[in-house]
Amino acid sequence: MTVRTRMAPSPTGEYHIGGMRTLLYNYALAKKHNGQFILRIEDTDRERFVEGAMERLIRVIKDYGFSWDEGPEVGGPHAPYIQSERLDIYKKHALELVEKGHAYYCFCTKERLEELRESQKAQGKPTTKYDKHCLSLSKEEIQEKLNSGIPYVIRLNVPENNTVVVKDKILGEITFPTNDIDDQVLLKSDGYPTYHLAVVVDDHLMEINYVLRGMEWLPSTPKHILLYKAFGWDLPIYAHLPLLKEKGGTQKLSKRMGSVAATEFLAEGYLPEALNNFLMFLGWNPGTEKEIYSLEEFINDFSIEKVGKTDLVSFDRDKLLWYNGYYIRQLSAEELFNRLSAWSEKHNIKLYEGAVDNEYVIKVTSLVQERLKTLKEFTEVTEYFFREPKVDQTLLVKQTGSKEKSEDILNSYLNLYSSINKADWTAEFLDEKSHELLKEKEYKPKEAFMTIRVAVSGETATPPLFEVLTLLGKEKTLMRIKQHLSN
RNA sequence: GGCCCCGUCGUCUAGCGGCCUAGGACACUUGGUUUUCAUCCAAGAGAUCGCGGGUUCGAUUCCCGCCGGGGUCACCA
Repeated sequence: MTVRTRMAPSPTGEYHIGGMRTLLYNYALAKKHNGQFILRIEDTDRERFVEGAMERLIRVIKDYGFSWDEGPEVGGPHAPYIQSERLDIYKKHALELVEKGHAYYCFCTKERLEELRESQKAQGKPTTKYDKHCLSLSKEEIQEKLNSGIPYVIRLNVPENNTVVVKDKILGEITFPTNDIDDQVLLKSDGYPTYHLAVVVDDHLMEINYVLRGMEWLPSTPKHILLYKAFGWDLPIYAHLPLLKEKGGTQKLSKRMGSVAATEFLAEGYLPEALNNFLMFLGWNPGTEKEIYSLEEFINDFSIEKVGKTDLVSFDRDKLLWYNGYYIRQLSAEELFNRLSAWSEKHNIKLYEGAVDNEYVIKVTSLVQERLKTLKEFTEVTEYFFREPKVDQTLLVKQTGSKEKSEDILNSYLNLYSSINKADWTAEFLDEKSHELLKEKEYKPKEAFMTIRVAVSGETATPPLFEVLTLLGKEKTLMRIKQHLSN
């Protein structure tokens, strides 16, 4: 059996990072078994539809490094893959169910439904349900209402006093009494299907045999199973994934704690491979101590059996940061530079001031690489390489404790560096000479080098000093030191 | 509230009856490398396995109850 999985997002806003995790698992499962991964757009809610959301959705999925075997843009044997283009299919199937007696027309107004719910609540019923009022309508009555154009929906006729067993690959067998299941609307009055009808019909037609989705869908799975049975179709294999929560709390991912949209993480300078690696472990783990995973390795090692049952998984932003730093460090300076360039262009963020050649930027990149946790940090960490730094005089003096001492050090090193030929201006040579002077003048390494560091960069934390001076060049180094001398 | 799911270091988890005086990673602390920061290396601290009953020679692992957390109860997905 060919494994076919899908991700079916709704174009109602920005794609959530949790959705990307679900997509990743679906993708990996299909690829592991040389099956197909399908992308389907579930745009059946016209009220929540957001213009351009579908395009952005497709964009971000690609940006994370995924592709689909069937779906929008690429097509496939079961096209179209956009639900709003499949309306006749859903209607036909809804009618088929009516024909078979598994569904029925309902002409109840929203007002009546509202009143019904109110009265059920007033009666202290634990849960509100549709009362099957329209199920008792005769064929003639239905036809009459249909003819006079009264709006209708089609509801699933849930059998009473029965049970539905959900066989979940992760959770095991879960039994739901049918009496707890509402007669779900399948076809809305605007002719669009509800999610429940659309998923089942499409998943069947598109031959999806593994459904991996978030835990929030578990309670509606019995409805879907009822539908499969009503149609006489084979069930897919279900697996409900743990939900994501903010670390430390019990609440869902929150904007207040940071990004939640998949695209925001990219804009903040996270690498797709780091993001994906992080996402892999949100509910799954290989059972070994391996934790660095490429997408290929994940595809190889992934299995539903290894997905945990924990209902809430913490989205640990610190760990994400660690992964990102790790992946940044793995890149060569050139690769990192290319990533940086592409990223700044895409997100319209200026990496540095002024016009310099790439050669220089690559050298800067290599110096700060192991200090970077996100691409975004590049700019603030490298400012002094691209423009004259603003040096806080208090900070400068603080390195020695007295203005005289600071000036003495700066003077000594100014003289030393002035005497060094441009040809000898290398980190090794500067290091050697600087230490010689240190001995001669009996400066403490820390106060001497920190003074120069601050004078030249305005920062107390930089890459190794002589590397910085080398990159800056003789002229700039002398100029920056000179600025702090009174005469 | 009804129904359903879940419950191991701060966090993500390993564990599928004895290998556990509970392992790894992130975060944290300390030490080493070092002129700073970061990296890297080493060490350390951190979990009476939610609680209470069983079952068993033996329970983190199996069963029940309780408590706690979560999900869901729409013509939204």
